[in-house]
Amino acid sequence: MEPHPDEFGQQVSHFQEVLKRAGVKQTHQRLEIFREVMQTVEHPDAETVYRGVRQRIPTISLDTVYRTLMLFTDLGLISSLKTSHERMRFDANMHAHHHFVCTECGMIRDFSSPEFDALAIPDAVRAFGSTVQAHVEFRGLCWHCLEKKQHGT
Amino acid sequence: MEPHPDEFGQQVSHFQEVLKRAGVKQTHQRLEIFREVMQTVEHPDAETVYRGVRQRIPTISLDTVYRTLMLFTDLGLISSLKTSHERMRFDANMHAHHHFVCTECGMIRDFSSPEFDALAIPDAVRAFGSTVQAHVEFRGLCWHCLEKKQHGT
DNA sequence: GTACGTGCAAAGAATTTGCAGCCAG
DNA sequence: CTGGCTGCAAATTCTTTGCACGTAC
Repeated sequence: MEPHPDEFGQQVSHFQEVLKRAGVKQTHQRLEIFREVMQTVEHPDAETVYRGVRQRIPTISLDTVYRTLMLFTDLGLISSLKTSHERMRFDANMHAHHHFVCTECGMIRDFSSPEFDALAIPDAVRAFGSTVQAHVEFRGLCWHCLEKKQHGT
Repeated sequence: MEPHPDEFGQQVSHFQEVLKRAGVKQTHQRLEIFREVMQTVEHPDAETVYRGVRQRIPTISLDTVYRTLMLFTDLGLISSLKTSHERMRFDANMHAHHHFVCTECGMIRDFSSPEFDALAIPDAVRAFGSTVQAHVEFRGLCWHCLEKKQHGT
């Protein structure tokens, strides 16, 4: 899971290739932000990345970190665990249940599945802590967004 | 999944009982906010609940809706799909993977599982749209938070 | 050299809080 | 009656944007 030190060279080559292909410039800041996110297994927020990079580039600004993380997300170099300005949402269904999420419009629908409720906990997960609940999320496009896409092109 | 109209009476009884047990007052606003969240299957945000309730209580304010939704969450009447002021977080792992999440400190760790990647899609989910990806999240407490709890009490 | 990137400061969006009057118990 | 609840407005927090200068290509 954690990248071996000698993998980093490869990752940088990939990084450079992706930037070049996208026609964006390779800057000192971008490389250091990339390094910072690659080096950790902690899913950092922008502020955390900022603090890390600032040790190597003391003049970097937080908004550059934000802009760069967005750029990397758009280029598929990293992913973000929640989309920007995503709001708090509430759920009245208090029974164990799982979700279908439309990645286009944000639609969420519940479904229940005793099978998923009782998913076996892998050893790798036991190593992290004690699990209380398994939650499965299927991500894709809802029919409405699928139709819109087809008519669009 | 969608509550039957005649179930609503029961839900209100439960609502009243929970409020009474917690020693908080039952107000017009609280009942209408509860009704609004119960009536939908859409996992609304605070703004959406506000718009709905305002049709019945035009003078209600958005911050009352926020405070009430938080109260209901604390009382276990509803749940929230992301915790308050949760920040954007970034993930450098671009391979298919799943998460362990500590509900106490927010720690997230990756693990991979070909088995979970290929989870069979239930018919109920097919009805919602076309699934691209299955993602499993195990929620619980990490060892660090577990230890803290034990020492605490 | 030129267009893209950066840092600064200020704006924006979502959520929270302080306070004074109001109403459920 | 009285403390908890509400509505108002202003504060906070996280994230985004406009602009002038700097730098990779």
